[in-house]
Amino acid sequence: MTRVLIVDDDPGLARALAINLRARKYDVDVAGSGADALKLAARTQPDAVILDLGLPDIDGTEVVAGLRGWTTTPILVLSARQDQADKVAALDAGADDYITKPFGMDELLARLRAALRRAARSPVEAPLVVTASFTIDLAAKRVTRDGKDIRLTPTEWHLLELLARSPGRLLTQRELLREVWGPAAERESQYLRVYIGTLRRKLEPAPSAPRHLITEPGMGYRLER
Amino acid sequence: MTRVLIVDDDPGLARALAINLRARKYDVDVAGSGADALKLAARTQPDAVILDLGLPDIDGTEVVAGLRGWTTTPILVLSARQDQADKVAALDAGADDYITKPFGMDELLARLRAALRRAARSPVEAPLVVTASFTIDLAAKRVTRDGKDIRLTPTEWHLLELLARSPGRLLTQRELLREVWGPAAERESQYLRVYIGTLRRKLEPAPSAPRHLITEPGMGYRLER
DNA sequence: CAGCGGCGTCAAGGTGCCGTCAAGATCTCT
DNA sequence: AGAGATCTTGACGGCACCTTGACGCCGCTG
Repeated sequence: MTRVLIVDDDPGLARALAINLRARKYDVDVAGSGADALKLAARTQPDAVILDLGLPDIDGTEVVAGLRGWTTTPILVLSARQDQADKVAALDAGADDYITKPFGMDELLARLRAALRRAARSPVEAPLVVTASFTIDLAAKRVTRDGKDIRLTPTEWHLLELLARSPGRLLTQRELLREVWGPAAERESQYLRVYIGTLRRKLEPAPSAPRHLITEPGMGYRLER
Repeated sequence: MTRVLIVDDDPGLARALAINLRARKYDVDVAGSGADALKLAARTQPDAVILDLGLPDIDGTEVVAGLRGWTTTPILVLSARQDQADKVAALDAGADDYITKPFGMDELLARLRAALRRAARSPVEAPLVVTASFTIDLAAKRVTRDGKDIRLTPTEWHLLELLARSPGRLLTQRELLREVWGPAAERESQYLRVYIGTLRRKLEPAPSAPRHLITEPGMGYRLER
């Protein structure tokens, strides 16, 4: 199912859009402010964003720029302003389309289809987790440090992959052990100590003073960017 | 240099567009009719097409469809018609944007930049994978080494093709086995060992110290450029 | 201050994976 | 139908990886 994030502070318009999109089998999330939009987008990973420029908190182009910092998902901007300068600013900030109100629903849907079609052609971009010391390419299953490949054993990779899938989040020892070694090994925290150790030696600039593979004593581990 | 094809039967507008684009360092070709446009596009391989819908010979959406038959280059449609149905038709035929006249030059340029930006993210269809030791032509199904053809058996080719489709990416044993030998053979990693071995003997300068067909122990294989 | 639990490190042993070879089975093309 | 190429399968040596035990350090707690 295609997931669309609607960002609009006008509840009426947002609802109308949502109803229309849901009727066409899109998954719809709605955010009422720029801050909400950025948070929701990170969580829901939308396939497209429909963004009304007239937001109460953050300037619309700021939202575009904020999204573009980490995602290439298509952004369709809605605006009441006809001014060319606004359009240029939004488009150059990274928006894919700019639609002036009032607009027809059919046109919006067609433009959404066009944007999704284009996006579908580009490959899923490499999910890269970049830290100050090393880079993890989850799709290629590859870790580089100073431009050079770091070889990881399957278990090392599996463990690192889990941490990298939720950067910044604390993963408990139980979670990690269950994922990597299976439910039977939930108490074998020694495994974790050994493998976190080898990962630190391979990845950390100063393995004895880790900056990225952080221990939360008594709890678990966390990958800090 | 970015190459843009302008399709417009109004010489005045075409000239104005061409001048503006050339001033911004685009390479510009101009076609005055739909037939010309299709011919020129094939010859010049434009990075984007600006297409006026009001053509004398062919209907504009036909031109869009004709282009879309063989290229994914961005198409920006210009039209005097405000009608939603026209926009929907053109967009669904494969156009990337629809701009109604009169329009501002700045807006057009911004929309062109947006379209080019997105297109740049899709990879150029590269049927050639070149390594330091050999070259794989995916379209022609050929491998050459030092200018000479290397004969591969069907299975060898199938396996190499998979690796070459995502150069640098680690493909797991399961993925490779499933693709080449079918889901029933997902555990037959012996097949892989044998065939990777023959590929190395045929392609690697030093088969016992492979530089390109890399084993990631316990995980899979990777084609390194 | 002593005891304890959690953590990090190291090293050794065993085992499972990988590369290689070769022979038999099967397929393909003439 | 036959020859040659290709695929499958088994055996085996070597090596990298996983597991496991031992030990020291640190911080917390009584």
